[in-house]
Amino acid sequence: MDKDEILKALANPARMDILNWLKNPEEHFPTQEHPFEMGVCASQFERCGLSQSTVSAHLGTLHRAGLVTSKRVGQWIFYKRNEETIAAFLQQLTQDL
Amino acid sequence: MDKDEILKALANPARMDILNWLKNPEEHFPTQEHPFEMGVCASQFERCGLSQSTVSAHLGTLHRAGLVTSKRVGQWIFYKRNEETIAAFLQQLTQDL
DNA sequence: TCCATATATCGGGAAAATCCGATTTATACT
DNA sequence: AGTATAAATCGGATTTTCCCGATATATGGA
Repeated sequence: MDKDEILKALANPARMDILNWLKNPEEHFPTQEHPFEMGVCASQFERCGLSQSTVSAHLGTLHRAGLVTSKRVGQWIFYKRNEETIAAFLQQLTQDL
Repeated sequence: MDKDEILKALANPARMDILNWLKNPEEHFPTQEHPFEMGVCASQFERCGLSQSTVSAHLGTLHRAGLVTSKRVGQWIFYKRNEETIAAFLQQLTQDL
């Protein structure tokens, strides 16, 4: 759990949006045809107006920071919030800051 | 209270250090001759190894984000943590994130 | 094997962040 | 007025971030 890396990951509106959208997949990704238990399909995030490669980079940043988990299912990769890391980060920040 | 601006301000090790040092001025700034009730004199932060202009810019960033307050006393400017904003930010982040 | 789809990576351009030394501004003291 | 100290701002070099289109890689199905 690298606090600095997480702070950098959060210090970007697009990535913060992604994390927030993942709190309510049903609401924010109504076009997804896969069940939401698997998570949200990477391509769904292109709805923010950014290109596929940019979205992929943002998801990579969030994943490297430990804020999301990913799981390949066939040709798709599904993302979920990593609530454990998020909670641990908030706890540490509350203590440190 | 601009959450994004605060996150950007926190996403830098030097600025995070400054905020942390301000929690225990007596311990981290033993060379200060002014009473700590006024806060910590700007020049004290040059102990992090950065130049005067760079330290000034970091303090400006923290101040613009509302994370510290400043008060001019004579030719010096003293800085303190802004606990209200810090607490409000933590609360909002815990709710939003 | 060949093609379609999904994602990652590459290469590069634009913008923002970081840092410094030099200068300017503000205050204090003589 | 003249000097000294503290802090902000300027100008510029370097690094990092952000974004894109193009290409590479991975998987699935015909």
